Amino acid sequence: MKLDSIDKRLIEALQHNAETPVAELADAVGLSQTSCWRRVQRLKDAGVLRASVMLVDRHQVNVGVTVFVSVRTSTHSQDWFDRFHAAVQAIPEVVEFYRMSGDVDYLLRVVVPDIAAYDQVYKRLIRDTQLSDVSSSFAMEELKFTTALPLSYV
Amino acid sequence: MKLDSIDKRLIEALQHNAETPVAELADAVGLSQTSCWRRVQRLKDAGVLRASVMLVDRHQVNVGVTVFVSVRTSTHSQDWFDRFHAAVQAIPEVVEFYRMSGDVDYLLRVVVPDIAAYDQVYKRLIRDTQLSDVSSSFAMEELKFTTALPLSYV
DNA sequence: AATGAAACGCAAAGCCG
DNA sequence: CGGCTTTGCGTTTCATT
Repeated sequence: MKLDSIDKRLIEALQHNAETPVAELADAVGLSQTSCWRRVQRLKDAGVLRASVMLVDRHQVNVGVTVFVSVRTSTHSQDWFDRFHAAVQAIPEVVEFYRMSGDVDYLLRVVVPDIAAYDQVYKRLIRDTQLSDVSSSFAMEELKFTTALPLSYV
Repeated sequence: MKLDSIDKRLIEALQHNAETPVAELADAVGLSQTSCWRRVQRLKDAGVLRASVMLVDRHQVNVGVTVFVSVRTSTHSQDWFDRFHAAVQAIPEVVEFYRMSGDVDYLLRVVVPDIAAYDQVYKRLIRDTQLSDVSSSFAMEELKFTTALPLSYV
């Protein structure tokens, strides 16, 4: 889908605050409320705006600890991957999961309350998927986290 | 703030879909519309529900490539850190930024259209902060990404 | 055909029992 | 704390260019 500079400004606003009233968006971009609303609708329909979600405070729901898990594997069969993929999808503590290039094969971001809870997740992971080479790095501090993507490349 | 099982279910619903009508939430948890609305309000005021945002399709805004950047540093002065922190905050391509334990000092997640664009960000990073030991890993595939935190620990 | 203005209906927010 | 009222916003329709 082709996005012009007005679309860009709408996306920019909405990816920071999904509750921005259409009226406010409208006069920010200098459009009537109706045509502005139609644009937003178009962006939703096209799937550019994928979803509207509420972000939850990590600490208040007791998952203050972030762990990055690097996985190296020797078995690269489709069958193994399918099971691995399904197992990881089913673990709610895993919030991000990537297949990597380079010497690490997979990278996971896991959120848990503490080290003990991480150990549970870790054990579940290696039990469900027969992983061997797994290494964990703990984040001491979250310095930046945003769901807002840069729009300079559209 | 203390969260009971009803709060949990409200958070669960809203962190998947922020547009869920209060009426729908209400009869999902078996509460009147009014008291349900009050609960949601309470959760917002307490900051448990931090923000309502729209998630944008990475590919449609031309940032399909994810790079993890590991930074090792020798200078650990407060002054250097402040400049580093400010520099990274100012780069919109950096969507996550953690201070780590272990042999990597900082970990960044960067989103860009392609390798060439990543090189620009990389150069900006080392120029602005005099970094020396930087290593980049490219994600080949995003297998899971969710903003929904596990609520099993509340 | 595209845009804006104005009416409609629904859901959210305030009030009172 | 639950039901009712009102207000304001999102949505639709219609007129206008």
